[in-house]
Amino acid sequence: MPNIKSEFLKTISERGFIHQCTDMDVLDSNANTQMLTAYVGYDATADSLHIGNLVSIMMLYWMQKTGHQPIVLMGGGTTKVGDPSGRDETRRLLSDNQINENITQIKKTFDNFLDFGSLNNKALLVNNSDWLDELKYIQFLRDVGQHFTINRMLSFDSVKLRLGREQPLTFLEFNYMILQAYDFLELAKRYNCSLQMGGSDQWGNIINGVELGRRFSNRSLYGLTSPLITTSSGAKMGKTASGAVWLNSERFSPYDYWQFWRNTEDGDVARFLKLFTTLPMNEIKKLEVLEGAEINEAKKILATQATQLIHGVEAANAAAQTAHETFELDNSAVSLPTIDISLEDLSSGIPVFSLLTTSGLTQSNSESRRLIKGGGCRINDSSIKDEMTIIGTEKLDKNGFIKISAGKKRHILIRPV
RNA sequence: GGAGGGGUGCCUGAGUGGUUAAAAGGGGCGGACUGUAAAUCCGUUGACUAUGUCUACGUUGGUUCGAAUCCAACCCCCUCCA
Repeated sequence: MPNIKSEFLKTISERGFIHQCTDMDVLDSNANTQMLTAYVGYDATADSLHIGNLVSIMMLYWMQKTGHQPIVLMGGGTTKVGDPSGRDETRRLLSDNQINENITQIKKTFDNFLDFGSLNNKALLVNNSDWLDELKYIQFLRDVGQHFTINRMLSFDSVKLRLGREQPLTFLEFNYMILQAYDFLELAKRYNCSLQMGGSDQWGNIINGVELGRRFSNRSLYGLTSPLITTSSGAKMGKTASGAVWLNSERFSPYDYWQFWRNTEDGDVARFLKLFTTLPMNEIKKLEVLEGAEINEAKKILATQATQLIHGVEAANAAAQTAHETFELDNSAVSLPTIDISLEDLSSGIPVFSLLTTSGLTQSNSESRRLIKGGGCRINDSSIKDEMTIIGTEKLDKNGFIKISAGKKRHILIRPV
């Protein structure tokens, strides 16, 4: 990527966001001379986005930061169809109510990242159900359908892979790429949007939009994709014990989120600092050189910065503080997650295994018993060997809590009420 | 429509009448080692009112002292043919 002139492309390029681009040179010179409008689409299949969406969110962030206009496209319409990309099975169809509810939840995430205020490059949030819901079938087929050949559609990975594995692909899903292409056209008309960004799995869908723009209205549209982010050990990023790493704080607490980044593998720290924080490059360069135990400092910065972007400074610092108290000062931090139990029950004594289960640290009593037998359970930091140990009020510490731990990283405070 | 193959635990995948809650691997969890990392090693991985009981091998019935394993019907998937 030699001689990039525009600040936007220079920034996302050096930070490792670029995988493929339909026309880097033209896009660069456009970005250098005018305000671009670009969009990323998100389907509302759950009530929160997850880490996998974060790369594209960051691209929108840098868009706005470098003076361009980002559009968040909520796929209220396309969610009703279901993107077949990268899946062997048809997506479960969601009701309209669920979709709308999901959109409401997802919107919250973007409030932290983008400025929807009064800037002249203020971010926009639009919903493609605004135009998809009212499409007239025959009219749409004639206007848009004639620009797609089945031959070409069959050649796209999202379709080819599914068919290649002899998995069924419904006609409904088959239409997804056309609708996404149409979205691009619609955004180009309505907002003069000329760039669509997304993950590398969206490449096929994106170039369909680019081509439709050219064929339908002779518009020059561009596409830019980001690489699929994996960890250095090759695993797909964003999977933890409890499933996906969600951006919504109700699904995944800021503390857990902070911990997720804190536990980044050594080999990923520099790359993740570039992708998932907004620290200037020269600061990242300083952190990059840290090795051995010192790299932990870089991991803490990564965790706090990344958490701050999504959950705000306050929550990020609180998470950092809790982690500091829990792991470094080794005393019971009052900011750990707390659950209430009845004082009455505690007074009469509760077996540890039962307490573990009610605390939510384990899924079942059996799992609790196993954990205890395996030596993974501690009460107030002292190991419990016998699953039948009865916990009563004598275990309350000076602050009136009992700290119960499953393994070294998961702790909960129990408070009698 | 015809012929054949198959549906097993979170996933892949063995098992073809009896210590089979079901081999092996992956993943998860815990322990050791560390730096809250990676790699490695060890343990564990259905539930419960727990040395016992219950639920589980597509669904529903049947044969049998006893079935994931045999039989029947049904549902779903795949391969070949039309």
